[in-house]
Amino acid sequence: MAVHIEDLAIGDLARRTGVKVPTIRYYESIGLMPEPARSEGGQRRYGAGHLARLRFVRHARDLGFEIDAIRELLAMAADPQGGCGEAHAITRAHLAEVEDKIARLVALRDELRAMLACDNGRVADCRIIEVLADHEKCLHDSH
Amino acid sequence: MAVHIEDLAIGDLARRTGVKVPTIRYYESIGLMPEPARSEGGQRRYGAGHLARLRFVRHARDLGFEIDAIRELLAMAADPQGGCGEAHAITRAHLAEVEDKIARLVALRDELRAMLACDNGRVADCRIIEVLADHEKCLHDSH
DNA sequence: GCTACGCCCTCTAGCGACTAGAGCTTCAAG
DNA sequence: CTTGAAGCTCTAGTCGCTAGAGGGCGTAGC
Repeated sequence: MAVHIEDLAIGDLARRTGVKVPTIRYYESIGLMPEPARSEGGQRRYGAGHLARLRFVRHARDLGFEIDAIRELLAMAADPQGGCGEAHAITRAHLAEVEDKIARLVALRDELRAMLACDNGRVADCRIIEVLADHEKCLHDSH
Repeated sequence: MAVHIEDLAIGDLARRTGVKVPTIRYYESIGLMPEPARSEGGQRRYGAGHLARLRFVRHARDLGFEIDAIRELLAMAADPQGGCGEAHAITRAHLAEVEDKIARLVALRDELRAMLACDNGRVADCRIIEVLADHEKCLHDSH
């Protein structure tokens, strides 16, 4: 909060947050970002509040939160006196999903590695095609 | 190949492969599955070849291969005399993506776990909102 | 043969989260 | 005052399906 930032063009905001220009406009269109002020010629002009909010959004997206979850997180962030139990619930649900995804990807990784253990010869002898053609040859039954 | 399967309705094929009926029609529309024969009344009738091909597709999709990659794998599977180097290349590329995704998800998981280490009190003290609002408080700089 | 019911048909539109392009206007540096 | 980058709106496309409307087909029982 040392420097007072005002009147950023959309491109400046994009550079400062790492969010692409069309994506910023898209966020505005779905109500995730508020409509900014406009220059006399009609161009968007952003301030420190927009910058902070967009960084919050960007970070949450990087963390894999869905837009609707971010909407809820934003609403909570706007109310510092409220409880954060809901934020916990959202985060826990998200964590569970992430852990599940990791487990499935690890199984998949092992399977892909096993598939690569072939001598690169003809298709007739290739484990990759073979495994894909016949599920029984898989390492796991998980899928 | 013990039993000769012919004249499956689309629903039978769906049950035998675990691929939903509209998805089978979708695969046909994008040329991933060939157009099947039709009954007198115009309903699709599938044979053993379709069944095998759809199982191949299903399995590859489960393994996270994209449709275009599956197209290439299918073309290779159809040519058992050809080399399988390309199948290796596709699989290796896919494996690299999967490993990358795992690494990022693990970092994310740790971050989410750290975020949950808050006493569930007011938003003003909540690490979740705080971390999302300020990237600097993250565990990693990876994102 | 007739009816009932489940399955099948085509077609269009929608999802999430953007991304790309056309065709035009505005801004700021030189 | 000109130029060129960056902004504007709008539409349409991406991927891999999924949902729904409004109808036609197939078969089992009577």
